[in-house]
Amino acid sequence: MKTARDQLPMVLRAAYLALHRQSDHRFAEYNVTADQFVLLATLQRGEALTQRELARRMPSDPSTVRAMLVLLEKQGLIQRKTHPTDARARTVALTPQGEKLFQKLWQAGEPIRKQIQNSLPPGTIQDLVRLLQCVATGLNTDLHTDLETVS
Amino acid sequence: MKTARDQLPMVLRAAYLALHRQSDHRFAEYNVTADQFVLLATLQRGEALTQRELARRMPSDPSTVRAMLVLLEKQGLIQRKTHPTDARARTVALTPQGEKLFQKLWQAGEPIRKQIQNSLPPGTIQDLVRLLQCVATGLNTDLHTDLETVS
DNA sequence: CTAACTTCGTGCGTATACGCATGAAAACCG
DNA sequence: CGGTTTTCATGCGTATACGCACGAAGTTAG
Repeated sequence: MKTARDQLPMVLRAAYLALHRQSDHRFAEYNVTADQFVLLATLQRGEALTQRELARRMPSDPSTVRAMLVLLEKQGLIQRKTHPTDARARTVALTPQGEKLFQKLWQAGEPIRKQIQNSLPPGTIQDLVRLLQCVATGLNTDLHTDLETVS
Repeated sequence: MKTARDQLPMVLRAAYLALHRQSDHRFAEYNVTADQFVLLATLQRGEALTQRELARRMPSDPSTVRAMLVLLEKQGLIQRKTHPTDARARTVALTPQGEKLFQKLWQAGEPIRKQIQNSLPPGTIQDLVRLLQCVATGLNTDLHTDLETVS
């Protein structure tokens, strides 16, 4: 018999994919994918980042981030420059066009956020965020723990 | 200022990707990916399914499921047959080898399930499952609603 | 009965996820 | 100071996600 613990991975996957599909659908008219939105949102939150820092914050794989940056730079939404002090690195920042589009995308995402809220019992969205943060932290920590144990 | 509602999509993404990475890592020694495990688990839950039904239950895109089935059939873990009554369809079922491997994978996934449980406050895992189900259901429903509105 | 519509699996193209490998630059350590 | 290790971005290969298109088969409606 399936316990809640056994069900969780599949349910988490289902929820995430549903969100992803909805977002892709919503952002398609702006020629932006859900994950590109995530990248833009991460950049919008502060000053220029190195690609590695950007990948850490999303969090995504650096190879994937690189591929996405190539696309977004081509669209004129982000710009990469050589790093001021580290010749190995490049900085990434939103262009004015990218900033402008982000604002539109944020608005476009509002119905989704509202829909999620409406699908949940009142007052539980904070609980859900907190619990998901625990899961994300708990699962990300273990990779490091394994490495530490081995070394 | 970011409210819980605004944070939820990113946190959901982070939690899901962390789970996905962990699972991929755990199942790699069996030459199975996290998503292939999802497919095997879906099949293991009952009798043979058509590809469409399998895609609906995972839930995944039919094209993706097809590609995955090609790989898994090649590995001898699943078998596809012509449907007994519908010439358009094929049925998919686990092979004895696939069933056997699934049992091993289920065991291999135990530390992850335990880790998730340990990362959460005691007694909250059921809440999390329930809330995620709401999100998944609420987001999947809307696609249909949009279509109904349009037509 | 037949045309129109729906469903099935397949395949293509594009985007993303990630491991692995590489060369260059930076940091570390004796 | 110089050898070693780490970090950076890049690129390749494989897997997955999904929209779109297509031909074949099944269903529906007049």
